[in-house]
Amino acid sequence: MAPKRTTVRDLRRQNRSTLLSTLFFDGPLSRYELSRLSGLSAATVSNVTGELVDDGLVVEAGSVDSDGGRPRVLLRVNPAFGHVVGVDVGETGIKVELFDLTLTQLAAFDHALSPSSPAAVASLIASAVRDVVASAGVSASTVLGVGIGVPGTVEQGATAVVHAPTIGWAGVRLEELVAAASESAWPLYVENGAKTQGQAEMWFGAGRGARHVVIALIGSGVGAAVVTDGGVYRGATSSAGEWGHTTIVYGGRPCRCGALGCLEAYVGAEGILDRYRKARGRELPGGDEQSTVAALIDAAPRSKTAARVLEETAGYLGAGIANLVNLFNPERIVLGGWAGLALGAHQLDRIVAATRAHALRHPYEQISIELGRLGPDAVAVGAATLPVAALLDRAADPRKPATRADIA
Amino acid sequence: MAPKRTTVRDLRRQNRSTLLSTLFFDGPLSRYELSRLSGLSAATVSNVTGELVDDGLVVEAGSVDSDGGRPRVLLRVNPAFGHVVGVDVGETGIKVELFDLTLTQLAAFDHALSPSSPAAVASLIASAVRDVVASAGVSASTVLGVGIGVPGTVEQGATAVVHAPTIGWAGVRLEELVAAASESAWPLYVENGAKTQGQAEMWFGAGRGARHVVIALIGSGVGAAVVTDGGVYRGATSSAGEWGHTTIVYGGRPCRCGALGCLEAYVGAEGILDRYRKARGRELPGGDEQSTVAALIDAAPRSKTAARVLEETAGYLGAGIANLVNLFNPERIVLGGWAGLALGAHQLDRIVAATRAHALRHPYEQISIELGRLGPDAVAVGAATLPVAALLDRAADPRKPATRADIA
DNA sequence: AGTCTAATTTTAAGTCGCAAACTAAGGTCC
DNA sequence: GGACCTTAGTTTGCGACTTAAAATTAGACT
Repeated sequence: MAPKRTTVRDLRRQNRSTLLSTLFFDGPLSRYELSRLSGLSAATVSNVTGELVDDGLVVEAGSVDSDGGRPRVLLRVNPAFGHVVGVDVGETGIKVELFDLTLTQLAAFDHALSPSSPAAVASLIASAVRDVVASAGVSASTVLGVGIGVPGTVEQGATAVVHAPTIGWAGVRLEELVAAASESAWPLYVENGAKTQGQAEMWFGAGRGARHVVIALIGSGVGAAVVTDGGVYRGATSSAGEWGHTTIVYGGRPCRCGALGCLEAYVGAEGILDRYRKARGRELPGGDEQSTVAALIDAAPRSKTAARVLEETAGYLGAGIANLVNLFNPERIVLGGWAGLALGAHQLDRIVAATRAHALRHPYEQISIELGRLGPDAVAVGAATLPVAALLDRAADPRKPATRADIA
Repeated sequence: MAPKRTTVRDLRRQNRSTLLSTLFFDGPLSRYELSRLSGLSAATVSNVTGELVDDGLVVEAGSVDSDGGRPRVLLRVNPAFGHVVGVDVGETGIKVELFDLTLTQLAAFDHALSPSSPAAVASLIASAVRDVVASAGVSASTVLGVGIGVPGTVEQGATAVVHAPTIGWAGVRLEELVAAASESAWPLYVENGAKTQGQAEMWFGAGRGARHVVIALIGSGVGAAVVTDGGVYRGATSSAGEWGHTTIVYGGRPCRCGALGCLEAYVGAEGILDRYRKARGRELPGGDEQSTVAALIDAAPRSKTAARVLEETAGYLGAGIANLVNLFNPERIVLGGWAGLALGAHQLDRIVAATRAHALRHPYEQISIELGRLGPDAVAVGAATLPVAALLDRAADPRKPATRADIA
């Protein structure tokens, strides 16, 4: 309730966190470079990194010449300090992946999943996590946490509450369910899948180095992860970024959300195919959405109708992106999601042109539009990112470090 | 370039700032209450407030019983510590207002202004500021700073750069021009007028107490000030929040920005009147926009056409607001601007209903939609807010306190 | 006057980051 | 091969902070 802005020696924690994060993101660095990058004095860097090495979080990694003098000793985050697990709860299955601390994948499991109760999903998650850890021969005690990406909005609070209409979840406390289904007391982190995928692009993909980015994700659904000032923007109740249900054609096509003219009804896979179907005047050949969209794109060079549908799609999408540009004024737009990548691969110029036509000149000139680099399946890595982020943030083992800061 | 995260005794500045801000916003408080609110120990509060009192920033303000023991001494910000000036540069004139530190208005001047060169405006601002200070009998040396709200985007940097197409400004360095035209070296703060008005609503109006708010402003133009986590959101180059030029009807009415289907083309004053004109099939009676819109609203109970135009307007506006709700997930929407207030006074229910129809259920349930409380002319107070914010932020006199922190 | 209660101030630690002095580890040069 | 130079990283001494605990107000009550 109160601003709760205490400050004592959390200053030290701050600096530990800054240094550890710098090491994590900017590769092996010498103490000297750390000092320059962080603005901290060499003395403090030496002192703090000493602690980090003692704690096992950081290890030395060779040395490098410094023209003329004592060589610099490189430091880096210790990949073996611990492991993290990322879970991607999708509409048709779950993926569970195990990583070391630097997010190198060590093992992965996929499970098909017919629509089932939250409790069933939770127990599947718990056992799959156990399995993936065991299969990699990793001791359970080294797992620092489990991140879970879900296809719906996640209200963060004392315990995360998931609302995911597409899989029939309403007010599900996934954390509690998973905790109940598993013996180990690993810290759990639940987050919207689009946001975890966005964070993955920020850490390892097309978002690297930028502080204001919108990751636009187009698949069956349409969503966006908005990164402002380096962090994923959540809004008051963590449901920010619902770009897909933004009105782009007032009074237009009905959307599965119940409203008219949502962007998703035009550029979501279903919307694209439905428009194609209507333009052709006859049914499309069977197959799943993904291959049908691929077929549509393939057909474009031969079929006027297909080309027109794609062209219109690029127009709508450009207008939708322009709205993001005007409202958020990012420096970069990353287009992702399986449909987004497919469209982008063939239509990026058109999409950019449409964006330009709809955006204001000034903010438009700031942006670059790029394709995502991690492919359409980065939800699990992104989820695994969550426990790592927690570690970097506190710069201390996330398992059981109840300091007085927790009272907040 | 580097994260530049140093930390030494800026911790003290932090705490000074926290305490001063708390006193500013939460009225007179005792040291005891300050300690509770800030989380700082009583000792520190005593120590820091002692300094603040010595510096003249804070004064004692009576005392209040505490059941049984020593009475609590109330502290508050000293309104007489200094003065601030707010300038509203509009399309047709400028307003200059003088306030004490608690933003009580002491004097105000209006100047009509035909479109003129940036340099001419700057020199008018400089002389008007001088005049308003003199007319209130205030010593120029007590002026802590001058905030200037302008009708265009402001790129913040070493020196602010203003782009304001509606008054023909492109790349204007207003700060430098005003500084050159005035003898006094008051700190200048330039910001977009919508953002200053938004900040005014946050500090004193309908936004108080909330941390995630969108202030939707509708006048001749349409804009929004987005407040995230308590601060005005600027984006990468400070042009965020250009809600008016967001596409709401793909391929729709042409907008003065050159694009088609912008929200502003539907709910901006000109857009409303133009639609009304077309619906009637004949010209509207003369008069300025503001009175013509008022006439339209007056006519609604009698005229089917007028009623329909307003109804449609509420629909478009609701959809536009729903887009803000879906993307930003605020806890509150404040509707302001002269046209926004006029529409809101008569159509709020309809606007809310349209918002509900277009927004997702979950984020919609979080919000309340309210009318602005400061009237349509809060740009100047909002601008005056800027030097005060700077004062609260550093908790030290903003005139010439070049500490080493400035190197950042 | 004496006693109580609760708000502030003082006092006595314990932390922290930094500047300066110092040590380590190579390379150069005669 | 040893004196000397250069740059990296450590140690030391200091000033600045916050806090817990003890001491000191200030009224109210008896």
